[in-house]
Amino acid sequence: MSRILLIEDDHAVRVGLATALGRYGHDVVATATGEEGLRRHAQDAAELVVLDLMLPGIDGFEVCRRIRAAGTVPIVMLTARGDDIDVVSGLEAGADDYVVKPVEPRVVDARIRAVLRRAAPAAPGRTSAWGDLVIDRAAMTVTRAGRPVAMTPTELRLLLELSASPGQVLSRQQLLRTVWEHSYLGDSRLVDNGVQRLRAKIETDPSSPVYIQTVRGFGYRFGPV
Amino acid sequence: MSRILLIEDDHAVRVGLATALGRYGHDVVATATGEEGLRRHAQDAAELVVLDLMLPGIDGFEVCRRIRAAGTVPIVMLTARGDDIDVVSGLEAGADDYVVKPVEPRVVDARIRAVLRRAAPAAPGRTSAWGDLVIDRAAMTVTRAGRPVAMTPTELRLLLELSASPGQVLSRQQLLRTVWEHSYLGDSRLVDNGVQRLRAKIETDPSSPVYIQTVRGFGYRFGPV
DNA sequence: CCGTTCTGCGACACGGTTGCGACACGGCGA
DNA sequence: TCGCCGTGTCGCAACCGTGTCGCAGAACGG
Repeated sequence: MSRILLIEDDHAVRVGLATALGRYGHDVVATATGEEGLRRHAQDAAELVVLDLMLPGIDGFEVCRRIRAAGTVPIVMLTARGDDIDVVSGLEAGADDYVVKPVEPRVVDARIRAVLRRAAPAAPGRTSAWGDLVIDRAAMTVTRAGRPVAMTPTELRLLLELSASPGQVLSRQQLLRTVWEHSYLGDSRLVDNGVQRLRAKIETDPSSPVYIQTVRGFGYRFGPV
Repeated sequence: MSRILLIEDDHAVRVGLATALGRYGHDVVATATGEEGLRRHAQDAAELVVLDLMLPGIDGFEVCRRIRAAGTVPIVMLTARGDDIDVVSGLEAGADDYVVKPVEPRVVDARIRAVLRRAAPAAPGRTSAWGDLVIDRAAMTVTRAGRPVAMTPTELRLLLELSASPGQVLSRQQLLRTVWEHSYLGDSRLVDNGVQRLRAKIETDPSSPVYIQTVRGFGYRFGPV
């Protein structure tokens, strides 16, 4: 069901839990130390981490914090029986749930499913990608080749408007109305200027634009070539 | 990282994208037709579906609708270049995101991660952790670097509201409605002020905030850029 | 090939938006 | 009743965004 990283130093527990979770349909990678676990996680992040607190070397809290710092992967902790100090500290370190030892694979599996279920839904916003240009309408961010592009409000509105009708020519008047909310009828260099500023940010070579094409006499058209 | 179902009839694209996504750490199941994809999805639901629009037999729209009807799995669509009809219809059929062909594996991977990241948190789980900031929704407590942060009711509501939609921009109006339960339409500095007070408590350096970003002209955004 | 029109682009100053400190009001507890 | 804490409001200052202007160069038509 899910790719799980298990970090547990006790050999018997590690092997037993790993095989059991495997039988429950999970894809388990098991490591014996925090260092090894962090390394594995860094190169191929799991969807959920099952983490023992008592570890040689880097202890569970530290591992937890580091994984938390790196992303939002859910973490299920394994703690010694009834040790509520562990529990509190664990939750503070960013664990999502904990299971008290001795572990019952069935219980761990139930917790894992519960945590994953909790983490599952929520409505994602809508983003779009054009070539290496990514527009995230929910976060109001634009990235090019993986790098974030700082956008001003007007530039962003203009880009959103253009990209909402890809391949279609939008006249200056249309853009003026929708982006600037002006109802000018006379000519204005506003749109030209806006497009120029936008190009300067998203085009590799503004003199031969890839994303925003000039259609002489009519307006502008968005669309990767 | 995640179990992904890829539905794409073009052999070259399918194989290329599948192997590339595999290298990026995803667990890819690839099918050539909508029927096959739906069958696979029914017997073992993926965490995310990458779906081509142009398919023989059942087309992408229909597949999209059926997957949507069956659950809340995020869907990333692959559409022909600049075909805005595709894009609009795709979003209407329930796609969360779309990428314009020709596809760049890196871009598709980025989109997948973005969609999953957005889909992941926000659930009303007990605690959520962002860097060294831990928000416990059950206990209504906030700790930073292990130390409890004293919060006033309004500040806490604001923080909960913002952190409930991480990575998403929330407008002042939205926040005014949800946090203050006002239905102002005129402008008000209430939200600005609330954010400022909140930042003073949770940000190390309020002048360069880490958790709550100002998105000029749009509102505020919680979480990673 | 030349002239006209349209567009790209840099410069600059104005205005809006935001951050931030200060203050006043009101509710709750002592 | 008094005092404190939380919160709404106001005003100021700074910064950033943006509208405007002018010129040069490209594109297009004759």
